Amino acid sequence: MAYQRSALMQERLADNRQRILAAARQLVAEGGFRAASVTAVAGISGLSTGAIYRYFPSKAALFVEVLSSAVAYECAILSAIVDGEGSATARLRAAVESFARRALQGPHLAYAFIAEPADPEVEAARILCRRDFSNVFKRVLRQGIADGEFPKQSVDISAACIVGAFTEALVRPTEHRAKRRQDRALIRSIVDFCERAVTNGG
Amino acid sequence: MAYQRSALMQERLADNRQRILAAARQLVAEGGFRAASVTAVAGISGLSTGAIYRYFPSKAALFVEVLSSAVAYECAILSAIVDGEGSATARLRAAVESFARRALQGPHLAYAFIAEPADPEVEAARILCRRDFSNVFKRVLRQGIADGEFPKQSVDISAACIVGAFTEALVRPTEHRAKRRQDRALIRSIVDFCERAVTNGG
Amino acid sequence: MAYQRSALMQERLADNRQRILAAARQLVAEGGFRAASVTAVAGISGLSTGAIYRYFPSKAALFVEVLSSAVAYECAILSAIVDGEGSATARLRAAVESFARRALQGPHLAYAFIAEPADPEVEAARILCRRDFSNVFKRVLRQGIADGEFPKQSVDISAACIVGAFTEALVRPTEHRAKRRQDRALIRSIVDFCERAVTNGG
Amino acid sequence: MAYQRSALMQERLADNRQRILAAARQLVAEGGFRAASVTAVAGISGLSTGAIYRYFPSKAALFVEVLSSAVAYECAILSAIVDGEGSATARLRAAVESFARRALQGPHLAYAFIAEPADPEVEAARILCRRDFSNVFKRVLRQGIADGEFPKQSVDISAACIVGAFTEALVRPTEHRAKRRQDRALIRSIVDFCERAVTNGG
DNA sequence: CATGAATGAGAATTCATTCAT
DNA sequence: TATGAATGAATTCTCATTCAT
Repeated sequence: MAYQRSALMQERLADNRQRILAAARQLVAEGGFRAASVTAVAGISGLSTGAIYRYFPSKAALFVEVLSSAVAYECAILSAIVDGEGSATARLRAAVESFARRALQGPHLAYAFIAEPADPEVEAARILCRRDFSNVFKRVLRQGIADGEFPKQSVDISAACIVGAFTEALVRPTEHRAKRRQDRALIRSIVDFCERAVTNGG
Repeated sequence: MAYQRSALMQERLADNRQRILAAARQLVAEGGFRAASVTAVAGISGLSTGAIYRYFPSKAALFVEVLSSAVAYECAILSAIVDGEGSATARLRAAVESFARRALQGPHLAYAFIAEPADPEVEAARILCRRDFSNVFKRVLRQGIADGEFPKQSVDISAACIVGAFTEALVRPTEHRAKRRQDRALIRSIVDFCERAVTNGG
Repeated sequence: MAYQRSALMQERLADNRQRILAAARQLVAEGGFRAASVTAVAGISGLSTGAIYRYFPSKAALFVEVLSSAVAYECAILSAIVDGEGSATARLRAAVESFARRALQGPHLAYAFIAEPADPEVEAARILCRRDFSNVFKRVLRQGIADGEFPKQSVDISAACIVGAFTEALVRPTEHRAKRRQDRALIRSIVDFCERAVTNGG
Repeated sequence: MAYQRSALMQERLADNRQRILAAARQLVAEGGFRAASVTAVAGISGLSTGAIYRYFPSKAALFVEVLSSAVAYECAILSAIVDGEGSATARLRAAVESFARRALQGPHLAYAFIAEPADPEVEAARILCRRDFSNVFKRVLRQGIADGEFPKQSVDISAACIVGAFTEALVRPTEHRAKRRQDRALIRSIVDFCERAVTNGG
């Protein structure tokens, strides 16, 4: 019985933890770090502020995890594409398109990688996240270069530029909340831009 | 005599205004908007908090000016290059290189154009600033397309991507404060990336 | 157990709320709105400034409640008298006397209804409070006129004048903190004044 | 020559002093003590803040004089009426009417006697001013009682009540900025109220 | 374990007063 | 004498964190 309770307990605990993360994610997505106070997270997650501190040592730690879990999820998807079948060019295009599409559906999550967090600790995590993203792109760039598909280039810089290019291009539309049709064209343009940027004119 | 005093006065006032702006710029550059409290600005500028409010109606107004004056200065330089002589490709390369070089000298100022500030008013200014930047690039893109130097593409998106690409790539180095030698290579890589991105595919 | 705690909690919360209101009341009574800073209220109530904001959304809201709760209490007493038995004259006298007597015990609270507070929001509440007072007197005036006890007159103006007359007369004594004996005479004079003011010489 | 300059000087000084007082009066009249900052007074008077302190030792001293000069002016007018010809009743009516009429033209000056000033020194002056007013009314009350026109009563209290009654009644209309026609009726009602209040019961 | 009331340092802003010019 | 820039203490309000229940 003690065993069973313990199991149930752990399940509930894990549940609460996820609820807190989800609430924090939602708040950042909707209003940036500005809107994500501990009280607000507590309110949305249906727990108390005190409970937050049972699962996370500090507000900073919570939001570090918000960022890194979101980025881990995205990176997993991108990795699957990047490490899949097809030419380096095709995989790069698919990866950029995949990220851009999801970002346009919930535009403010991508935005979270841009918003300046209140806490230096979170800020450090944000920078690491961007690097995680670019690491995925580095892989496909390296392969493309090795295969002779892409010209020789700094994979570090190119990957960073790709991440910068599409986050910049994706943040803008938040302003003029446009239709699907425009989104398609936007995604297409970004994908084209990135392909051209890393491939030869030849 | 009254005339002279007035002249001296005006000089000192202009001086103070500049000192405040410089202090604010420095703080943002060193620690982001987070670190730029009115008290800190006052402390660094050598004035009192009250004095800040003689020169700027609000903290937000001060930082809006920090952003827009910096961007105006940069845009003027970029415009001179972009609207100058030479092929569209050459001018684009020169513009990107010029911006990147200066950004690497004061890396966190470029950062200010990326990080979302805490204040919505300043945030609005930041978005306008980025648009100002991309407008400069749009001009050279349009000309390059008209001249047949660049393939047909969305100048809106490409310009945004360029701005995103190099700001992203420029923010990174802040971490590993590197040597000049690396800076040269970094700049070269970014310029190459941007050129390829808009010229390839032809 | 959770139930009991909740009950105790609620009691303590209500208690704190009352303590804050009492502290605010006391400060206004002793030194006017001027002396009633949030810090002072916190100090006297034995709570922190932050706690004040758990119970009241703003300083203005707190003082609006200070005024309106005091006025609600007074109006209830006056209404009971005014809507009771006896001639209109007798009830008017009793009401004025009742108010004056209590006002002399805590003279500066009556003062709060006279002095314009610094905050426009509170000022609006103050005006409403005075109107609430005069509404009570309007009722007895209308009845007195209907019964032929009082001559025809503007009940609006007369009621306002009555409120003005006794608040003015009641504020004065604050200066020369007098004895009970004088208070009696003062009350008597005010009551007489008000009766004469609304009744015929016939 | 030195003599003449001195004379001109003194004139100009007196002029500045009056300008400052006028500016302060205007500000209080338009927006209460809240709106009457030293900077605002300086701006309207066409002088500098520093100059204010050449003519008045402190902000409080300035506003004490604003109040007492205004009250002196009003009291002079009322005194002329009260100490003039006619029955006590007629003079009382004329005095109340005169004050009420002028108060309705510049309603916010009467209002200055109600607004709580930021400074205790000014507050003390405000109370003295109200006493000055009631002293004028005391005179006519005493005469009326001596002549058998008014019943025996506390002249202190009755005078205070009269001042209270009409200031209260006069402040109200500020809200619904009414027409002359209504003003006439309002003045008439106040005058009647005050007459009845001191004459009835005989 | 969970709660959420309480804390208190810190933020932006205001304004009477002073003093170098 | 006049100016008005500068001061800096005071005010209101916020919010991450703690701890008694």
